[in-house]
Amino acid sequence: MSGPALAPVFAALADDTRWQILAELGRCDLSASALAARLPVTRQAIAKHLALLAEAGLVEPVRAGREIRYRALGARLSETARALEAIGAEWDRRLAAIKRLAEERS
Amino acid sequence: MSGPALAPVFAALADDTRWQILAELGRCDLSASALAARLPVTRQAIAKHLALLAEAGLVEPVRAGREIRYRALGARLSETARALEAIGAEWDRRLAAIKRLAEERS
DNA sequence: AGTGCGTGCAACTTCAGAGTTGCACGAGCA
DNA sequence: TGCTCGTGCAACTCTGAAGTTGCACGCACT
Repeated sequence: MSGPALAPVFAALADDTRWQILAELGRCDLSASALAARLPVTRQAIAKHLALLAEAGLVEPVRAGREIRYRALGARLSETARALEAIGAEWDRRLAAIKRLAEERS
Repeated sequence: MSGPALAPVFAALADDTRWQILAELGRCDLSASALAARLPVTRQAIAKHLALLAEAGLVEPVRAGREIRYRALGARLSETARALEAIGAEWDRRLAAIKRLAEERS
């Protein structure tokens, strides 16, 4: 298996609220309080999600004066995408082999 | 945007037992009972996971005599991978634009 | 026909995590 | 120098998901 563990990334991407957060951060860097103002959850909930996302390597904290803004990191997503692509291709390759065998038999 | 629609797929991929199931199905098609014999959980638990995976489009039921075998579908995985790649590229593109602005100002 | 294996449905327990409220701390602005 | 705004930590509730046991149904071989 490749270096970084994918499981935390999947767990992080499984929650809908975290996708909303990521969607906002995809437009511009925002602080936890700023995100709380745009989403229907409290700042503390946002903070927990941001900690989880940072742990998964999907966002990065950036100090801006006295507040802490968060930045969306595309690298981890691309990394995960490539891993998924490889696994999916492997499955389809097995399927293609089975189909080929079935046609040869007939 | 098909962004938030990805959440169910990742919810399906977030569980470790489901990854074990997918790993087994990646080798060959198996029924719920056969999977239960290879994994340390009961058949009913397996059945629930299979229903979830089928709902997410990651697995497909195939009738084989009186039993129902399940097949891993790589298409959904590739589809998800491409969506992730696109989103990640979008984020990095914005970052690159910001960096360019900072360099022009200096 | 009868029987067994595989499947499906339902109730129950357990536990992680999503969200809330409340309060305390501390760095930045006027 | 105050004082405000943003952040961090802790305890609590509550919903949903994972897993179990138990039982009933049905198709498929003998």
